[in-house]
Amino acid sequence: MSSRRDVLSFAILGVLGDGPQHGYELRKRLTTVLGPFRALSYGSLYPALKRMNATGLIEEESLTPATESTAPALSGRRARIVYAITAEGKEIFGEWANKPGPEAWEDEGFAAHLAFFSATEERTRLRILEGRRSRLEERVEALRESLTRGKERVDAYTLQLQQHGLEGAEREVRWLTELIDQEKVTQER
Amino acid sequence: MSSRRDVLSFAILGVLGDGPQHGYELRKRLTTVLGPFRALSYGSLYPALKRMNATGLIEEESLTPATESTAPALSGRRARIVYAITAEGKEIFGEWANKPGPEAWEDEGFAAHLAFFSATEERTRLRILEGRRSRLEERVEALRESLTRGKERVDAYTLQLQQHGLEGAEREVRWLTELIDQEKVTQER
DNA sequence: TTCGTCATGTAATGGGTTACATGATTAC
DNA sequence: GTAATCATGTAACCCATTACATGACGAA
Repeated sequence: MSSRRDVLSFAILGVLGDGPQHGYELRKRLTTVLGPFRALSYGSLYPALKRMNATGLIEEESLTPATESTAPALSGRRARIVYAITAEGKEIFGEWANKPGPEAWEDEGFAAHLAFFSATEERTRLRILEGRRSRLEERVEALRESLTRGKERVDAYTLQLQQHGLEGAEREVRWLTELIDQEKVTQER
Repeated sequence: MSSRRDVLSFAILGVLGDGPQHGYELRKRLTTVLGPFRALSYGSLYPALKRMNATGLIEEESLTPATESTAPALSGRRARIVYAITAEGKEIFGEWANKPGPEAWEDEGFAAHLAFFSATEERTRLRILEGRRSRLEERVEALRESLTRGKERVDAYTLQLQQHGLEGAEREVRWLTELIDQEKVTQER
């Protein structure tokens, strides 16, 4: 129900929520937003836009993108295809943002959710953050286990790699705890 | 010249360097070794073993795996197929370990190299570690740029995500520097 | 004039996960 | 008895990257 492809769709919908955009620009935004969690090639973006247009989540517009009102509108360059989110698209996006499934605790899904947290209700935000933290606490536990109770002796380098991985996961948990605390303070007001 | 598939092959050769193994056990080792950089399903492992057997990098053995000499040999359980590294496999592995290509700076490739550093010559170790550090320094630079010179204002959550990502990359660089220093001290003796 | 960026798109290629199939054994 | 682990393997399914195709504009 929430494939890799779906996450991409939601991310696109999220960006289009700020105004119509064309593929090339969309890709830059998505790269910023999904960052290191998800690379994005044109070979997957353009087909995604076609699909979503066909399904009615987005629609083609002939307008100049909102963010470029200052720039020389389509100054001679190749024609752009500008997409806008539809009413249906907004609904689907809202559902995704506010009724998160298990994908919200995974690396990629979590990053996508966080990127569009402004579209998520306060209570749901907390649920997502806490779910993500639980997931990472499990990872920490697993790594600790394999480091202490690990029977197979590994060489010094592998050990350092594992140790480093563990510290990274612990750091992740601390970060999430900070976010959760911040969120609680905000919500108490 | 070094696809995702190749990295898997090298990792398998690396583990088999410690003695013959069968697929099921191999998977556990590889999961420990490649850890979070690379998940491994049977659907990719078993075919890989077949391929490598066909190419002559490994060969089937009917022996009980070395590490299980104490266990009741094949105690009624389903027959295992034990694979051992061949002379050719050893040569290919040695080449990979000591003549690293650009894949050695990438996430997955680096993890694989580090996992089998004991098979790598001292000078080459330093080259790999330094190459990896350079790669990460580039990442740090890129993240810093997008955080300071970033024109598009992002919301607070995205900002914190990016900030967190930057700190993670910086931490990575520090870790590598430690490893490099250690390595230099070791080599000076 | 040449290189970088803008801009869209398709085809070839490669490769991974999940689900399914099968069946024994061990621990609770 | 029943759940977990051992153990191998295949097929269906899904999907992404890279290379290629095309073409214009702006800057050096």
